[in-house]
Amino acid sequence: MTDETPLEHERRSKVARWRSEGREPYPWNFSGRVPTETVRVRCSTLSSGEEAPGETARVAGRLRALRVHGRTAFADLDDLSGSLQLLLRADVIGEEAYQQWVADLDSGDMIGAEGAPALSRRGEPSLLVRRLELLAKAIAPPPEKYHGLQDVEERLRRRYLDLLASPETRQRFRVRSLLTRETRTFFEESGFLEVETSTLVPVAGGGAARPFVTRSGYLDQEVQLRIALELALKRLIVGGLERVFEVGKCFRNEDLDTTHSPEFTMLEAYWAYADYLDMRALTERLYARLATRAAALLPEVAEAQEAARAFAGGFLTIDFVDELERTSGVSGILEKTPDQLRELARAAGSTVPADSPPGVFLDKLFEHYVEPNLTRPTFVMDHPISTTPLAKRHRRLAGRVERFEFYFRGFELGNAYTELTDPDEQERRFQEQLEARAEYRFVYDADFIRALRHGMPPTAGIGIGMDRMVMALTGAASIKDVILFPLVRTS
RNA sequence: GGGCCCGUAGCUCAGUCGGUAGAGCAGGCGGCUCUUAACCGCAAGGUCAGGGGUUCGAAUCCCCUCGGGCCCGCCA
Repeated sequence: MTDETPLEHERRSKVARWRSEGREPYPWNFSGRVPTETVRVRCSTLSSGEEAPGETARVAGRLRALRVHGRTAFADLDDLSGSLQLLLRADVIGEEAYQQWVADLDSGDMIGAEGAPALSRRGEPSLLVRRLELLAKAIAPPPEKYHGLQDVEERLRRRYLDLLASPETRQRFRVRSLLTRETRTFFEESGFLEVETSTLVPVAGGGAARPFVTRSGYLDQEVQLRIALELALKRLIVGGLERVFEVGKCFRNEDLDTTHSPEFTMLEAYWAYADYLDMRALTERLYARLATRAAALLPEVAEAQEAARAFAGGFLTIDFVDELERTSGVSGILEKTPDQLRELARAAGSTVPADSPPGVFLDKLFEHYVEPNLTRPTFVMDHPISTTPLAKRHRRLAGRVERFEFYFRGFELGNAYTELTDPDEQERRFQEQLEARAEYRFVYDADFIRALRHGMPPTAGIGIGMDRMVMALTGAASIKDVILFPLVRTS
């Protein structure tokens, strides 16, 4: 180990000493442990300086701090349930054992302890230790104990350090897990079947993003990583599965910013015989439930509490065209020619290519004039048809589709529509996209058209970005804060 | 892709006008039986991201490279 620091050298020599004494610094198990929380609860009925007579508890975790006062020492032990003070006394564990432990323990070590629940004289819940066990020697030291790991790059590249130093990070990812489970439960209770479709596909469709491209050696042909779940799940609706949902990774070969990650988790659900208004009602119930759950799990996080209040109050509903015309001061937006829309988009600061399809300009205008203001939960309804090639035309409003997107805190959380089920119209819409600029092309999926020709029932579909959902409900500022190992350049 | 900012000990950070590297934590040694960012004393710890330049002298000024952050653009 030529790159070993003096500090690591010191800790390694402790490992060597343990081995030479016939003790194992990396043992195999530690049985019978309870969460430190159990001991804390037990201590709540003791008075200061009192120990629970004749009781024994075993706890295990990471040593965060060690405060040695001659023949008494205080150690802080962290486990997933929280933290507990260990009380080490020479007169309890014996002078020799005491001196050895005090000399051998370092912050970061994994240890197990057995002893009696006790309250220190200062009233701190503690375990008066009778036996200690080293469960793993930490050669490398943990991050600084008070400030923790501040360097953003290190937090992302070495998430284990972020997790072990920051209870907030641990809690955020536990909440993510629980919200994902809650979402699954919600859709299952609503009669949806969870499925898993393929991540590797011949051609990635269902959106307008650049895919990751790789190769199958077995097939000797190019394969792509999916960018959406849509076309696969709609085939399942054609096949008669009626209500399906999938939670899975999608991949888009684009830049990373605070709300976009090249690898992200998408939920999509398809509901046969329903329309987008049914789906809107379902969405409202889902978010009210999730926000309540997140707020209960994060009582001290102001953003989580705000989100719960906001979603409990229901969504605002606005019309895409009305709102855009109101905020931009431009009327008759649907009657504008592509050239006029391009000029309006340019005036609003967009630099998208001039030969983009008109729907792109409308999206840009909306993003510029409306999106930043959508801080409360808001449904945006009934988009212009040119923005949305996979949605069914509106049953009443000319030039529109039956679609809603929903927003919170100024960013999009999801997107839903009454699905386009007419195979010939779908074919025409794909064709229109094909005529547009190459990089905005929807993939022409001929087999998907063929599936529609067999008859797809009226269906509502929705896509929800799970990472953004967790951001919105936990108050995370960046999508990287809710992805355990976001893609970063290798150093 | 454009603009701005950042990179100093394992970690958290100072470093003035260009004058030859500082503190706290962690670790070592010594002291201490109720601390909780424990405390007190002593000693140790550096490729100042990397490379080049200016200069008698560069952590400091200039250029390039690498990595990161924020904003904008792009990607529904």
